[in-house]
Amino acid sequence: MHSPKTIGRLSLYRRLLYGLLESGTEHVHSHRLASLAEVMAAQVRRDLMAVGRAGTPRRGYNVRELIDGIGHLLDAPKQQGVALVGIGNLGRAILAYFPGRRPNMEIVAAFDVDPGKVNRSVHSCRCYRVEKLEEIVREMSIRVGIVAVPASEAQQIADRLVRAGVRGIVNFAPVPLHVPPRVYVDHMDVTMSLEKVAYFARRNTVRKSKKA
Amino acid sequence: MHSPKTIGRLSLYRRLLYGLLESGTEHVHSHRLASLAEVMAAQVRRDLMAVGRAGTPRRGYNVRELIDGIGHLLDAPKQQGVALVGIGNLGRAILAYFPGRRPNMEIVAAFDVDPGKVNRSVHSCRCYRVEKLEEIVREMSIRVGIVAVPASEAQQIADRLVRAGVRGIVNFAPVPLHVPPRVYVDHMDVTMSLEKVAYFARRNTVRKSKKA
DNA sequence: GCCTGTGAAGCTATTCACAGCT
DNA sequence: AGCTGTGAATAGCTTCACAGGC
Repeated sequence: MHSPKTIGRLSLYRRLLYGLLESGTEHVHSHRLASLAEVMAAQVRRDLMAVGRAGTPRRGYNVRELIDGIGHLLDAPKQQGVALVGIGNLGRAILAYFPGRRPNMEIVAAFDVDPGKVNRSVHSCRCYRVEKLEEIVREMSIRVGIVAVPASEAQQIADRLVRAGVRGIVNFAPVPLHVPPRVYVDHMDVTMSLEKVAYFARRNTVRKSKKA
Repeated sequence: MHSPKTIGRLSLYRRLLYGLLESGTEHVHSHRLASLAEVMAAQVRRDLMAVGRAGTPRRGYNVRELIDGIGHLLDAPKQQGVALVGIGNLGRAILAYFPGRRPNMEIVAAFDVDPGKVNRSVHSCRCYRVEKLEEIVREMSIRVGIVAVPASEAQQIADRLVRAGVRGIVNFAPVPLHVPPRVYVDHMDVTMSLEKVAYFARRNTVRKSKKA
């Protein structure tokens, strides 16, 4: 129904709206939100059409209402568990950042091969041996996985996540994952990002930056 | 001249080509590379037009030649230094991953506020107090920065990087950065990615996954 | 026959521009 | 006057489809 780009920006708008809420702002115009998000005002309005909450001319959008509206679209109706595979530096960074930050979404299980890392809690998330992956993912009805393992392991871990019922994967490994079309993958490719940035840092391109 | 998407994919193709090279493959067809990269063959051919190396029908592209061609386009003519700001879990993950991986690009300086982390080397990269950021970035003519600090610090760090002459930034903080148009920013937004994936994991969308 | 390179078509996403409202 | 919501225009990107070559 909605495009990944729109969904992504809505996620961003919501975070910015929380910031406004904290600073006591009750209403916001598309222009203000646009400048915070570094997009055009028309883009914001277009994206917000997906939310279905109307803004009023003169005062703009009610911040609280918009947050709720975006939540209604983005958040799972009930608690949605996420599995993290790979508890290296990257995995730990993710575990440290997320707890309590998203409504109805939580990293409920982490997996690693290293026996020294399992059977304890890291940032209040239980860690298991990777051998138990299928069993626990199935038991907990987990639908979302985060792959934070080395390139050499990534495809095999993805296969196992998919077999266990996962329908979406955030992939931090520097290789593309091959999955059935029902599974949605977002590849967070740090190498690609860095090479891209290095390339455009060399040209004096007056691009609007930011774009894909 | 070339679009960020094309440049990003070329970076990916090159990594895949290195893999082929190691496994002794000398020539590759656009279809093979496409399936490895999870894109269409026509996309690969279109992207490779930017490289200017011709493939031959029958045998396809010479792997070695293609790698060189992509390098010619992507790599800096001479050593290009990168500055990393923030030596938390994420910063360390990046420092652990990159050394020696990209031709003519190296993380040459890392910065942190924590006095316990500075004046030593992490993965053979010198760590400095963040107060020295401008001085060292200028001295080393660094043009690319990686922001791996908390949201609250990110904009201020970006400002300082830009003031010191940086022309491209990879931003891992969960907030958009406001920079002059000459500076290229790529926002690696983990929160956005996770919310997007969670959203599409819930729908049975038969999207081709992968897209933005 | 089956490949590459590429004009042209088709799509998707963004931006313009303005009617309608307050 | 200045905002939102949105059809219409534009820009950007991907895919088709085929000429040309081995």
